[in-house]
This record gives sequence, structure tokens and C-alpha cells, in this order.
Amino acid sequence: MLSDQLQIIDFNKRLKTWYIQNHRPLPWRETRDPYKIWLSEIILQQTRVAQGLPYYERFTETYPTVSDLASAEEKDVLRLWQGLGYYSRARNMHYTARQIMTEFGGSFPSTAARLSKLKGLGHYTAAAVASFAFDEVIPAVDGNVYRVMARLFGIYTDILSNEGKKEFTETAQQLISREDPAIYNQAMIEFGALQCVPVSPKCDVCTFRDMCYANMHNKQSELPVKLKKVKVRSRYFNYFITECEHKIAMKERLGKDIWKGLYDFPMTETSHEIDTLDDLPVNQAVDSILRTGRIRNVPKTYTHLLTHQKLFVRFWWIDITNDADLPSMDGYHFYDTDEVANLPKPILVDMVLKEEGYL
DNA sequence: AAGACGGGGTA
DNA sequence: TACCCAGTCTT
Repeated sequence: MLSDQLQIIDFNKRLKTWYIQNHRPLPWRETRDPYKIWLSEIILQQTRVAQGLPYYERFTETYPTVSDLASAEEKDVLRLWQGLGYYSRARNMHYTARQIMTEFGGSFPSTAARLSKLKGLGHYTAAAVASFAFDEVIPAVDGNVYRVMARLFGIYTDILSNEGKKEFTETAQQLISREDPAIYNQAMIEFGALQCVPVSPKCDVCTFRDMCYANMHNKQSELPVKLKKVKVRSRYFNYFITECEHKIAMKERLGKDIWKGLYDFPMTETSHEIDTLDDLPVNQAVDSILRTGRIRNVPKTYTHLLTHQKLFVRFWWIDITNDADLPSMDGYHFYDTDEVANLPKPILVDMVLKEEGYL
């Protein structure tokens, strides 16, 4: 650990020099607009820069101000978010945009303490926005920063535990530059992203190689300590893409399951792969479809891997010749191609519709 | 404190 | 495969 003030000053000097020489030019670093900084931080939660960048461009173009975002329909915000995952980020972001307009007169709160009261802004994001947009002296500790500090100082506390969060945040509070907190935060994050990377960090050319615990003790692969391991559960989705006069039946997913707010088809979930449709438990919509329609295809099976679920998904394409024959299907609505294109959908659903030539 | 929540890149 | 990414919210 850096014990005295001189070492901390030396550390900050090296860090800043490294940052000036090595950082990537990223659009959200070119602005002080809290809206755009906030937008970038929400997009980048659990998301790599390379994946988030095009979404940032699209969002700032479509919704240049928080007022524009607040005026949008949630469905359209989700459609623009489509493919990024963790869709509650988009729903919370939209909710917060409206709150900024109605309760804060269109201006963002300027401290982390007040920012963190908003939906979707946790400890990290509140600190990041307060620091980058308003120069608050508060450390923004994300996954990169945990890794950098764990290795530099040899901290073996589990970074996912509450104790770890406390310890790392306190350490960062000691370390942060009082003169330039925004650069400090950007630099720590960027250093973790480019130099002190998870696997095979570039220690031989590291500016901190003479003071880094992990480098000197060869413990790079053991730090940071991250205990929680996700157990993946398998699920089996049986979808029916029901087409009638070029329209297909879709409905918004409600409840607490994955893809909340996105649209998909009539379906039933089973606990294992079924062999024939006779074994398929039906609900009202699926029952109506199977009684009325004609099966067009042998179903394709897709394996869709998520962090916490392994989805085995099958799609039957069903033709309905006359929708007057179709009993009502609770909540489902038939959308034409243009409408389907504009609905927010799970990336797998979007992919299948394109593969089959519907979109 | 633990579990849920997407999708994609990399070794 | 396994890991992990500019984390947050719910239970």
C-alpha cells in the first residue's frame, strides 16, 4: 500500500502520464454534457467499449438531449437498445430521463450522492457522472479499477463482497487526485482496460512494475479475487411464429423474466427437449394456433448462451389461412413486417426472422 | 448476502 | 469452454 503522501503524488503523476500517452479517443470524453456522460456510462455497464460505441452514436444522434429521450416511447428506446442486453438499463434510463425533465427541470443533479438516488445509477455510475461532468472528488470504482488496485496493492479481499467494495472504495479515496479527479478516474479505468488486462497483463512494459505487488510476486493470475460463480440453468423455449396474411403474432414480455419489455411469439416453456408436439404442454394461445394453423416447417433448434441461462430454442412456423378461424389469443397482436421491424425483440428472435426472410 | 439480468469478444 | 466486460436491482 502507498503509505505516504509523496508516494501517492508519484503514483498519480505516473498514472496521468500513462493516460496522456495511451488513452483512446472516445466521444464521451470530448464532452462535459452530463446527459451524454450519463448515457455512455449506462451503455457501458457490463459492456465493452467496442460493443457499446455504435449504440452511443445512435443514441446521441436519435436523442441529442435528455428532453428528446424523455419524449420518446419506451418501446422505441428499447428498439434502439436491441442487442445490447440487460434491458432494464434502457427502461431505467428512459424512466430517469423523464424524471430529470419533470422533477429537475431538465438538469442533472451534480453530486454523486444525489445522482445515486436516480434509477439505474448505482455507486459506480453516480461517481463517474459526478466526477466526469462536475469534477467531484469521488473515486469511480468499476471492474477495471478493482483489478488494478487488487494487483498493485495485493488486496485479496473478494471484490464482489460488500467488505471488498468498502475496502477498495476506501483505498481509492486515499489515492484519488484532489487536483484532477476526473482524469484520475478515467486513467484508472483506462489503465485496467488497456494495460492491466484480466489475462496476461503487460507487466514488462508497465509504468508501475517496480511498485506493483502482483508483478513483484508473480500473482497476476490470482488477483483480483472474485468468488461468486454463476450457475447456468438450461431452459427450453418452444416458439410458434404464426403468420396470417403476412402478419405475425407477437406480444410484449411482461413479468420478471429475461427480455422484459421485448416482444416475442406465442410459446411454451418445457423442462426438457420434447420429441413431438403431442408432448408439448399448451397454453391458450398455443392451443388456438395448433388447432387452427398448418405447420410449415421442421423446427430448427438454436442454442442461445447467456451469462446465467442456456436456452434451447425451437421455432415452428405456422400458417393461418383465415384469421376469422383463430380463437382469441390473449394479449397477442398480429403485426405486419414494418411493425415487426420496429418492435424491440430479443436478438435471437430478430436473427431468426431475418434468416427466414421475414425481415 | 445472494440471485437475476444479455450479448459478444478473447484465449 | 471459461472468463469477463466503464454494474444495478430485487429478494
